[in-house]
Amino acid sequence: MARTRTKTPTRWGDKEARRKDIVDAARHLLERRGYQAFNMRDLARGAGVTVGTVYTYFRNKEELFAVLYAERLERFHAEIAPLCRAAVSAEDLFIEIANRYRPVYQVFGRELNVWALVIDAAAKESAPSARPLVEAATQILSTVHTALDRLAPRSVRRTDDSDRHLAIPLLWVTLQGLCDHFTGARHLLHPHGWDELTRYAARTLARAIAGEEDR
Amino acid sequence: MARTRTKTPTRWGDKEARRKDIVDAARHLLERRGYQAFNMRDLARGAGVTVGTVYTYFRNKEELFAVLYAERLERFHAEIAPLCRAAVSAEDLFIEIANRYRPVYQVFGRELNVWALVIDAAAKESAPSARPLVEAATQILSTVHTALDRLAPRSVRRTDDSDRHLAIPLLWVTLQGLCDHFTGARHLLHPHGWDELTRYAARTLARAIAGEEDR
DNA sequence: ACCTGAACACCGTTCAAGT
DNA sequence: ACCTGAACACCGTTCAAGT
Repeated sequence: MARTRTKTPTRWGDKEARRKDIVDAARHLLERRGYQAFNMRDLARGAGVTVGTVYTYFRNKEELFAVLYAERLERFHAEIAPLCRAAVSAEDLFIEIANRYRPVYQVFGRELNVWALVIDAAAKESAPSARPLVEAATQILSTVHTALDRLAPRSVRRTDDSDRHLAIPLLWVTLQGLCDHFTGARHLLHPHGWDELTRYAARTLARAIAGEEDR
Repeated sequence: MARTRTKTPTRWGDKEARRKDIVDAARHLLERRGYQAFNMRDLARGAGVTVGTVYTYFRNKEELFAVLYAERLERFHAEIAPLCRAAVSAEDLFIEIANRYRPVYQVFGRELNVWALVIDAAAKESAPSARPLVEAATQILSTVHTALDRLAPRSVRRTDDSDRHLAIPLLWVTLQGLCDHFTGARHLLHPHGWDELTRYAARTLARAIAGEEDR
């Protein structure tokens, strides 16, 4: 027992390993102790370097956070992709996605608004740190889109199919809202739980996507 | 012209006026320059006092923020109450509420998670600073609930009316999600705008509240 | 009794200096 | 060339000291 500190120290000048040390330490700190504890000094100590070094590998704290976020979104995508392929109803799929997105939101969604980076990436052509994030998100949206096309093919044929494309953003918005609602404390103002409200949201949204009957 | 600095200074020991000065300065700073610029030193200077004084009137920055937030929610309630009474459709009402909530969210919703205070207020019986906030939110929920009962009376008669109570939380969650989506930058990942998505959400939700037909 | 403001602990970030 | 760590600017918060 007591197998801590077994890692051989990264040797001087090994930039690749050094970078990995920093990212690993950052991930460990953020996921274990939350954004509140995510500070550059502890992070550097965890990686076995000093603060100055972290800044030679990452422009700032936000950029490092974005790396972790993108990485996590890729893992999230890996989790839901098989579910999207296997799903037999939009309603159940939404619930499964929601349950897997919640922990992602809890760690990454709350405190820092990384998506502000995306604005810069769109404006200036630089900001390469936002790229993986945008790509991961785009991939997730695409996978979900494909699944919904399969599960609710009826609405694809509608003449005015602009509404169809609104379904994904609405799903996204609702998911985000649900996570925020239950990660914060607002849900204490009513007696309903995560499972209950998520199921209700799923049913409502599934009907909107499949149906769009009259009116 | 140049009518600045006309206010007569609050006299020594006038606690009521002093408190008002602080709240006024805080509101001015937060609403004019955003949460990022909302710091205790500028705030104190704006109120014509030093930081120490602010801390004799408010326990901390969060408590002061909660006061402003509650105040703003009361104003929001005053704005939507007549709309709730006059509304002829749940769909249009949702849109009107959303358009009025968006600026509230922009100032108060993003950065600080004040609702964590509510947890404390529920746990310890103290935390009086959370009270006005909870009250304002409760009042808003109640007003909206009444309006929906009037606009969609059909579902009230349903045997299993537990779903009925889920409608309000879902509305709330969706509203929050919409505001977050468009206040941040995530919406740049798809081509749809606030009006378009809000209208689609309103239609979807209104149908869920009124209908709940088959299944 | 009310208010001041220097001081404290803690941030993210920089940069001259070390090896 | 890579890395260090003291230093800087700026936070929220406290508290002995002033009036």
